[in-house]
Amino acid sequence: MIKAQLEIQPIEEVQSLKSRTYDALKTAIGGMKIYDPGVELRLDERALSLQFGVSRTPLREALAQLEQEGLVRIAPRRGIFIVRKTKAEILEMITVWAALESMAARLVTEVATDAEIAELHGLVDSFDSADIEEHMGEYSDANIRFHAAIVALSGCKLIGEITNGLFTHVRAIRQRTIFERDRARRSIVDHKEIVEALETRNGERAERLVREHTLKLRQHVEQFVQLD
Amino acid sequence: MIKAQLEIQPIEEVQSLKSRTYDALKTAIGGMKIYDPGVELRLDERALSLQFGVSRTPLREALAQLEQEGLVRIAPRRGIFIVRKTKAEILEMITVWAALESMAARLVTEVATDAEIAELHGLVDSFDSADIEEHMGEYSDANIRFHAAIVALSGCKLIGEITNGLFTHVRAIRQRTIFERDRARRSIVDHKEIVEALETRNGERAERLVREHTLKLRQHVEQFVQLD
DNA sequence: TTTCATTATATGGTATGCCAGAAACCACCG
DNA sequence: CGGTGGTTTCTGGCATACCATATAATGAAA
Repeated sequence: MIKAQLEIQPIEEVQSLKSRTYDALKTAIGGMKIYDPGVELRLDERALSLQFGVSRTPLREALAQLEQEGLVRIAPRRGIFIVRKTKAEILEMITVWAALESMAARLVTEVATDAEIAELHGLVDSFDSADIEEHMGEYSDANIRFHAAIVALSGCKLIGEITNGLFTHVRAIRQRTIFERDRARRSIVDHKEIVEALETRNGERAERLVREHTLKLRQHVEQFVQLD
Repeated sequence: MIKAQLEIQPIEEVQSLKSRTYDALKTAIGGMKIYDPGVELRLDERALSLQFGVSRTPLREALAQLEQEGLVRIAPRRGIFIVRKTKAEILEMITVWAALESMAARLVTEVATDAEIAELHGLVDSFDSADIEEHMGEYSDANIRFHAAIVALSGCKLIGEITNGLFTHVRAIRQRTIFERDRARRSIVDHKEIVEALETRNGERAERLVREHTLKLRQHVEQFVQLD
């Protein structure tokens, strides 16, 4: 008997306007260069409700969530403003990131399989310190994926959620970060060391390397990024 | 000319109904024994709006924020439910806590003054391992304040915000945690060691001690707390 | 008696309108 | 010309009404 397997796919769960508006707003804000001078940070409820084609109610609920998340600030009867993080706040975020990702690295040495760890090579080995300059974009992407992979392999979803939230904010200053060739080169070296520590199941060392690696970024941002 | 200085004080800023409702809901949920069996986890919008004396609009905005924070889950057209964290999620929270507080300890050794560190003694020394049994309540409070103090002295506000958020959730299972005399005794020993590491500005050691101390709690919860 | 279809109801989702406070505008007066 | 008081307007806060769907209730058929 031929099994005409029916291709079942979850019923298209039409999300509420609130959550769709939330996503749309978050994406829109993420795409703005909010740290460029002269950018309009104010959001107009009524204008937004027209642009999104929804009423103010679900829009306001979405805004309330974004406020809770720290992306916007709602000043009663004054306006709704996209939040520009101060440099100090960005540095704190990187500090928290260092704490979480180093813990993640420790967890990786405890719970990940050899095969999983081996896959990290793909995100590191392909970059030769020689032609880094020409592949800055690719490197930047792979860099992000490398860190995300460590968090994922740790198996701790909460760490993933929090670092994702932080990334939303830190990403906004990405364009203002000077990517020196030299820093990229050293970064790759760090990554290779980290992979090695993970492979040898050296939790202490992996934790320390990841922490120091991220704190280097912190140091770099503190020194070279101008925000306020 | 006599200056009759007018005593100016900031006008009492009446908060919005949304934020007051948010606070009230959060407090109310925090006061519920949500992990006891048979507790009603469903929230009725209309009933709540009557109880709080506000319309559904600000109430729903408050609920949207609580949803973002993970305290409630809003199931479209199904209902609004207080979230019971699974044991696995609680363990993840403690893991994150360990990561953040150990980083905080490291920061304390770098930025806190001797005087500030010295104040930690007040939260530790007063407890003698002899009469611990009779002062379990006080110890429990001082325990919380000790950990909060380390976070505060680190100067990293973000760590404080996140750990506070975690505490909101973990507090709910507090009543289900068995406080053995022995664990409390060992905990005090740990605390004294931590203070000593902070005083000697031994960042590596302070970080490790705090991490291990919190991971002991994780281990204990994993072993003795039944939730699901 | 059981089951299934139909209907009623309850509950969250959304739209809309009005209100209050803040800011912008303007006219009047010194 | 500048400042002050009043007025208008703009904007978010809140209440209410209606809508859509999930669930419960009901009744008819097997």
